[in-house]
Amino acid sequence: MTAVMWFRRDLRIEDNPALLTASQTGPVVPLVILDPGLLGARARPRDAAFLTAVAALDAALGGRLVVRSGDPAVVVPEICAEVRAAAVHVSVETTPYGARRDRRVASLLSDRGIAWRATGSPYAVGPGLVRTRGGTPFAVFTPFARAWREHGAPGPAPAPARLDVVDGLGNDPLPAPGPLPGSTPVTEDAARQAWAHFLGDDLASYARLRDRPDQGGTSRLSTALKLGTIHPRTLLHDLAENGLTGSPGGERFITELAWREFYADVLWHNPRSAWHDLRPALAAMPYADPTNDSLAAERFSAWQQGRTGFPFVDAGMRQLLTEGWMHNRVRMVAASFLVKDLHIWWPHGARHFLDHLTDGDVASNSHGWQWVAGTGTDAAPYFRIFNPVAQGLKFDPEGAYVRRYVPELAHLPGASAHEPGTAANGYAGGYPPPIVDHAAERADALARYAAARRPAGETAS
DNA sequence: GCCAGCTTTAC
DNA sequence: TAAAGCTGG
Repeated sequence: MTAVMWFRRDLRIEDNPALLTASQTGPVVPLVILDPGLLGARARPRDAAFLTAVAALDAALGGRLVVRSGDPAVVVPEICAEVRAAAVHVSVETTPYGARRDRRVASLLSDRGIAWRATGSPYAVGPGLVRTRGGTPFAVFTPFARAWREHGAPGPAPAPARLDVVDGLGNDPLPAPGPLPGSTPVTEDAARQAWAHFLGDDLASYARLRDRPDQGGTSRLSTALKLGTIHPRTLLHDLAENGLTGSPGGERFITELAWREFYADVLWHNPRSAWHDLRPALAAMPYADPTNDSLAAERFSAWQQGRTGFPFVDAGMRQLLTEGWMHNRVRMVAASFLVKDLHIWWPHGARHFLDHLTDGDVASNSHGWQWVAGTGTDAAPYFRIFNPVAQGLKFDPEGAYVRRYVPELAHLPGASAHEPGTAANGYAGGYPPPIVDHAAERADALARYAAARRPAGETAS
């Protein structure tokens, strides 16, 4: 019997349980759908990365990948009728849009007597599987991570013994991917190579250097993990296989994977948290609204363009625009600046990140933002506010990261690139002065939080 | 219901 | 060193 293998966030051949299962039932029709609901109207780096990964998958399948454009609820039943498929195989999708789409498609297939077979997920442990003793979802990372590790992950799926790919089906044109900025590995081959290189090289110093945006010691696998050109199960397996599980770098890397799994789990249990506060504690927070207030709009635009006058923030925002990627430390600082210094609600920033990151992933992105904003899972006191200059001095001590992305500061030596205001010629390159006073905005942020916490109707004392 | 402890800090 | 909140055992 012919089976359709519908690839979504698992654009790989190796360690792909859904593909393996499909291959064991007979001939396989590999399918990718260009869903207008997911591909942006504008050319986004994320879409370019997706199309690049699709083209590579097609090549790996000998040019026999079937690519169709349209609403999956139309396309999937159509192709099933065309090839007389008995089943559609997928990896489980747990994001709000994906889960809703899959329920709809599975139900349409069921009406036609076609089986829906979901095997595996984009995670080492499927969202929803790790629970507290009481059966409730975890709300704090550390206990989740402990339970997640105790749960354990299955080993990698073996390669299909025989993959009989159906030939000669019609294709919709695969759009040429837009230019892919930066050097993030995207395809299955590139991801495997980057991972092998990371294992043998930067992992050893990862625990020490992962927070240093000037050093580039991270794995750069976020985009490949997002697209499923590599699977976290493969990574965990390789770490163990190479005796690196207990090493400082290995442990730290596993923790980072656990964060990805944690946020997927949180989103699975709280689909609304993709674009709304997870916890209502700050529902009364008075934000500046860039859609409705010209000063907020101006500041939001300066933040987006990397022209806030805070070098570390601006370097990150420009790295985002030029490379479609930003170092994680700088994501936190730039996010904190938008929320705590400009008092703008986190979804505005999350949307901008998602529009420009090649690794843009709703679960990690939105919950990372909520962690910063104090509306998310982490109950740690929300009065922690990043100092954008101190963060720069600490994590880019030589100023190299700032000079790389902010040419107007390239003439400032060493750490002075972080403080153009203290150098006689600091603004000679045309760099803008700070758009706000951090100390004043910090105090304002604390006042706004205090106001949000006061019961309605009560006035300030 | 008690209480230890909380990725990423601040001054 | 503090700690304006909350989770998990």
